[in-house]
Amino acid sequence: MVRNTSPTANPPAIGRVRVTAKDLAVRLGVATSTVSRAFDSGSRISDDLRQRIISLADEMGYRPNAIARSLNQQRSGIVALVMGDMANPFYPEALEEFSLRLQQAHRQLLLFVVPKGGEADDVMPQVLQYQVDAIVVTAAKLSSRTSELCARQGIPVVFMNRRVDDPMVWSVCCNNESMGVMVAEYLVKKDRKVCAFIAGDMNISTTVDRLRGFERGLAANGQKLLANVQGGYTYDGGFAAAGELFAKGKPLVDAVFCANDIMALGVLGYLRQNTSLDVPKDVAVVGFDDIRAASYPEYNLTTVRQPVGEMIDLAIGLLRTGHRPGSIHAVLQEVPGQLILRGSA
Amino acid sequence: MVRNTSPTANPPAIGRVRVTAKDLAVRLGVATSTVSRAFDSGSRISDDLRQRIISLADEMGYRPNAIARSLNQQRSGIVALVMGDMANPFYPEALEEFSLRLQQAHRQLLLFVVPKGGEADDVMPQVLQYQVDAIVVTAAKLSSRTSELCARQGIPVVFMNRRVDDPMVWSVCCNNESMGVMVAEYLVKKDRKVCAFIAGDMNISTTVDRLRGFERGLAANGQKLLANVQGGYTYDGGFAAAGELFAKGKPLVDAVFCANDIMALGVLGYLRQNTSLDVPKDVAVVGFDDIRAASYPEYNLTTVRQPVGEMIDLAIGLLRTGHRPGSIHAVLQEVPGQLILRGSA
DNA sequence: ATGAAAGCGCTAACAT
DNA sequence: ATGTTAGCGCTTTCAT
Repeated sequence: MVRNTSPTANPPAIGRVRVTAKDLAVRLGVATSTVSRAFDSGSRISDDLRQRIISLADEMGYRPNAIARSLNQQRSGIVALVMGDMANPFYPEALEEFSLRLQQAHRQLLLFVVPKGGEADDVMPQVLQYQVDAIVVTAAKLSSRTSELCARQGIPVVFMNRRVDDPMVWSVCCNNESMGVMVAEYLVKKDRKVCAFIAGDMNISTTVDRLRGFERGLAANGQKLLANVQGGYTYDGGFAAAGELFAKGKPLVDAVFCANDIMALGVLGYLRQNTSLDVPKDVAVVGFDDIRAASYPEYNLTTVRQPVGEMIDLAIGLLRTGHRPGSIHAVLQEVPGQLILRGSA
Repeated sequence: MVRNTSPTANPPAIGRVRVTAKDLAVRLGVATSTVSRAFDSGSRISDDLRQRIISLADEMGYRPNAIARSLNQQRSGIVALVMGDMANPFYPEALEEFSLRLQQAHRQLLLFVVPKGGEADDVMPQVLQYQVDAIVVTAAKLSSRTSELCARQGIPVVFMNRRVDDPMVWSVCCNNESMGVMVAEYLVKKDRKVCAFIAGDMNISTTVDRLRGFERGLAANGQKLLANVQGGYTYDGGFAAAGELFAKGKPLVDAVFCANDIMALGVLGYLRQNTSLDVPKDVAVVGFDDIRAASYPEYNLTTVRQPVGEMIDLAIGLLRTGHRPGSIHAVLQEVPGQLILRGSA
């Protein structure tokens, strides 16, 4: 009898030992339910027995199987995060924060990145199969059909940094419109006369809200937006948009408000590379998000900081209430942003 | 009898309908195993029946419960990614790639971010509880105790961008040392005479390997490394390190090789901000990774591109073999990097 | 405080 | 090709 040791064979059974509660129970002569109770702090079990179980568990390398528990309890402890546009540093930064806070809450983070040009709906079937306790979306939108599917399964959905017209889901946003107003007022006060806006995507609420506020703030001061050009939420898009704005022969813009920071960096890059305009003397540039690079000395970008930590806490809090969005009055929760003054405006 | 409708009550049962295979089976008068087979393409079932099952499933919003399947099959379809230092853009970029490729492979990504100053070991208990099929680590290190725990449970572990001395785990790296040599040769050929290195963390293999290659390449050309300063893998660290190197009165360095791009950006920021030295005329700067920002015109950084896609494919491939690391000869897999010439050197 | 037994939803072995 | 049955590992009544 020859053991199969060829390299294509499956790993041998030896070592593939998954210690179960039953193993512990047998060794200690107790019931599996008792083992289970030892790991549930709210359970009635004698301190002595619990100690013996815990220490044997440590010795044998036992941990309760979360998958089995999930099946039993109908809650997986997993929160899905559906994220688009990882190329915008704002999202990785938010992701990091999100992960840390979920770990503190003893929740797991199942990540889905929506490919460029893809829809969040595409990944939802996979998300739902894993019986996640909640879904946080920072990508584009969800079809109402999908959000109904979630609601039907009792899975709460929160949009972060997106305002959506769907009573089945929550939204957590920065007060985008108000911050738009604030930026306008700041620029006017700094004697800027000709303002432009660089939009991300006019189909996305954040861009629309920030623009609306900006225009309102300008109007309140007797100014009118000179131009609204598209930057597609990317560095290259911002760079190109600046090219449009500052092409020779164009009327001179002396302030640019960008719908996010990464486009603002593109604008600064363009100005330094292709013009002799001085920032902030000739042109003021303001961004939105306050990503890390905004504070690098070579950018030194004046921007609106989104309170990412608060937004995430709020989102996680909503998810933990167990409510359904429709059952609470304010489906949209707004958190105040903060204007961070640096050298670019 | 009054129904509790207070706002703190749990959501009503209505709508919390989780459709199960049994529901389908009853409605169609078939066995649950038949329903199961309809969703397994390799199963013997009549096309007709399969069609009826699938379409009823669509109608009722049924999807097989992945948690239940995981429990049954002893494989969860989940791959854990343990990631540190999300502040270095290299990792979010790799993460995005990783997520997309796992989705293509119909695997889920459970993400764990190791907090600054934390150890990968801290999150491992949580990882193991979820019966993940495999673990990919891009953070510091794993204690041998932890890697043994994984091995004992038959869970393969791959380190990405880390070379570790542990026969229980795989490593997938760029050929760091060779690329260090190549950078040295390039700089020498460009008539650089006084080279410095900015290290990330001398406890981490990538820094050590890149430095070793760099010194070897210099030595082969009769040069010696002037300085090795610490940059802690951060922008600020690179900025500060440049401060050390280019403080007044120091011997003049005319080339700096940084263990990663983000530190190189800090160096460029410092040079522009605090010196009148010209890049690349007075000082050449070379990075490592080729993060997105490296190609921004204001940085235009010459760097070594890591073949992230290939590295990930390799890692996923290793995990799919089902082998244990010890059972294969080359526990360390190296993928060739590529020197990307831009304006900074 | 502890044990016994049922069941979460699914798949795989066996039977037909 | 389809039905029956057992069981994945856990938690949770219900007994005691």
